[in-house]
Amino acid sequence: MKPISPIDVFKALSNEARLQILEWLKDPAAHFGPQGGVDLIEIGVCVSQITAKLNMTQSTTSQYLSVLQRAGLVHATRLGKWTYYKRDETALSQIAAYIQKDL
Amino acid sequence: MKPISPIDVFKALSNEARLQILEWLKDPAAHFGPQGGVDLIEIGVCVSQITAKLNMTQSTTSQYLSVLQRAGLVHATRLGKWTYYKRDETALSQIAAYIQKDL
DNA sequence: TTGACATATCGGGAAATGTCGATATAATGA
DNA sequence: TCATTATATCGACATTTCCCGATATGTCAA
Repeated sequence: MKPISPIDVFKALSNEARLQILEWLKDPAAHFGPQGGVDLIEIGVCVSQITAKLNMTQSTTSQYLSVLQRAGLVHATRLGKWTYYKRDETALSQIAAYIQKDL
Repeated sequence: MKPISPIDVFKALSNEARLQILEWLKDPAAHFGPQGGVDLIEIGVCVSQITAKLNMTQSTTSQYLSVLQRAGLVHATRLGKWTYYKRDETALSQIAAYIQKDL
């Protein structure tokens, strides 16, 4: 577990599209269609589906997911051709706790 | 009460110096000297004291305090020549709540 | 009023970020 | 092996942010 940098987290959260992605990923079943046999909740949502909902290019979506990942807010799992992204609830809790306690 | 924009709050928090200021203001008595008759806790800390601790110019300090204020994170009180800044604990709680509940 | 001090604002150059299209890489199946 | 599909990365340009010095504004004291 690398320690999380609040600054990096806040930077990652300072963008409408990235915040949107995190909100969608909070309840994937409510926002994304099924993906042949891969559990949205357990594994995550693939980049194509996120790209389709965001009104941006695949390139941008992929980069934003990287930013979220570097901040520790999501976790990626590669299965075959697809990469599935899922929220890291622990990191989200940690940052809320940081604001409440340390900040 | 204008509603707070999480994005603006996160942008305000995306900077080391501004985060530092907020941390100092959490316990002003621990970080700043007395200021002739003005209560650090009740009223806040004046810009000069913050400038002195921050390793930046008065201009930058003033602008950073404005950013924090526009985000709703601090509140300013002018008394004579001085402007005293104090944290808005409600806003801080709100943003922590936002992360926990909505995000 | 004038001078001195505290703070705010303006203008700017350098660095970071937003976002794209083009291309590279990885994995699959024919 | 090759074509196809999913994702990642690169290069670029426009916009924003960082942080400064210079200057303006506000306030008090003499």
